[in-house]
Amino acid sequence: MTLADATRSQRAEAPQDPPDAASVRRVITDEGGATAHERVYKHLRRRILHGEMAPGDHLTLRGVAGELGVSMTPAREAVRRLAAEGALAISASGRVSAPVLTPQRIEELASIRALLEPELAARALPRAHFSLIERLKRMNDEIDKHLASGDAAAYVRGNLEFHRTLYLRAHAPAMLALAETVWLQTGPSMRALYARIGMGRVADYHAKAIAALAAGDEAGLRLAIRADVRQGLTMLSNEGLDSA
Amino acid sequence: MTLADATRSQRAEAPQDPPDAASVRRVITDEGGATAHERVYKHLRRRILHGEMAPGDHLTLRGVAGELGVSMTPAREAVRRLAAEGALAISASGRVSAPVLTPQRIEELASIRALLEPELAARALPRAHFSLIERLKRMNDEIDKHLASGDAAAYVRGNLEFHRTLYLRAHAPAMLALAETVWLQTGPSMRALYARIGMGRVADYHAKAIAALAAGDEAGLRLAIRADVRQGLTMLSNEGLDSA
DNA sequence: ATGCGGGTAATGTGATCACAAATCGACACC
DNA sequence: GGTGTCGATTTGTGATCACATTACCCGCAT
Repeated sequence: MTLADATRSQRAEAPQDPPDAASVRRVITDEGGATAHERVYKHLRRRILHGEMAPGDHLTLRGVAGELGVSMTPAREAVRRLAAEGALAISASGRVSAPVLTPQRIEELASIRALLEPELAARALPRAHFSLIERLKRMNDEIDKHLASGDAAAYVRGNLEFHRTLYLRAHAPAMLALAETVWLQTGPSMRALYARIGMGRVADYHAKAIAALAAGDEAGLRLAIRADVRQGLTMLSNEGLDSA
Repeated sequence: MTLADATRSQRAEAPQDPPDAASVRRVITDEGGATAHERVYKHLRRRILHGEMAPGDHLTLRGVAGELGVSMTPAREAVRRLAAEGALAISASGRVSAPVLTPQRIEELASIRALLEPELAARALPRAHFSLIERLKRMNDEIDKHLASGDAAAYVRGNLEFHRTLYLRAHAPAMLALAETVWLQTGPSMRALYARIGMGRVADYHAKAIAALAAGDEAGLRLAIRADVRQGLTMLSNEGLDSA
């Protein structure tokens, strides 16, 4: 629902000159999809999730408002919402920035993922039809391609999409939302990691997971997912130190 | 940090008549503690957490704004934040209400608690000094008193405080925040449950948890917490059906 | 050269207003 | 009597504005 694949809606760059008119709103919302604050929210969320924002980067309300062609009010709501989810940090003075994660925090987030995601995968297992497994295989091939070509952004994006596609079958929206919250928090740091050290050899736990999925092996699936999750984040906590 | 015990700050009932003045803000924030939207947030959060709001209850922006003596802007931010945490539901037309949980959703939330909270307890275990255990014992005695006197609101409040006090020692803020998010979602339904069926016999898993804590028995602690968490929510999913 | 201070620009906060949609009511009509 | 419809009020949304505060930057003095 959130990870709108397809085309990543190009920034509208709306002309936006209505100091007088108010009926423009309808047009705007029709174009974007929903309310203004939701457009802003999704835009920022995607940027954070895909790592298009480095840890510590600052954001101004007037900046995001102007960028999306809306006023400060919906911009503030979107920023606050992201902050509530841990995707953005607000200093005591109100400045917003992408959070810089301490090693302890990274370990914690990894543990949370290691708790939630195997459970999500296990719940998806009995509902995993053949077509889903095929789709996951194709996705994993795509990921490998990005990995080979060194496209970090595409790799991160594909990886998230892979996990999300699998977990959607679990029919556990609250649990999935929690997992996505964690992804959101690690987004900026993950991207910074891959961009810095490149992504040399990452063990293909996705393949293991797919095999376990096809075999109906719940224990194996849980292990594969746990290993996959742990790998990404321990890499981060090891290498993330020298950047501070 | 959020569960401000002590006196539950009496609603200020601020006179609030500044159609002209703007310097009043400073006074207001000094009184409440922080910014306006945070005061509203904490106020609503406490109401939800303690079950002072029934599932399905509606909330209007102007209503909460007037109640707290602020304008609509901070009221909206607070409501949106709660909605982002799942504590409030927003319909397609924008109406906000306390969420009504389906049995599936309750099972899901129980599973999340059963995943997160034993882990939090286990992490608190090695750091649990004698004084903490003593404090938990006193808290549990308080809870038993509320249980005997049939004070559902105080029981819910004490129960949350007990868990929170223990988990704080885990030094895992992100994990704790996730757990609190779940509590927030179950708040209205929990209270409605206790108010409806009374709280007859609830097994004292808290005592078991305290004993395991004192003995340094991690496995026992995990089991006790899991059982405690499961008990509360399965009761809810069993009894919650006839209310719909 | 570096540390410090002052002033200006930028930023977050919150109030107010205008507007569109939705909700609820009454009233008329079948 | 039930039902549909029209109207008024309520409600959320978003834009704009005023203000306090903070951050940034330039210049000065040591």
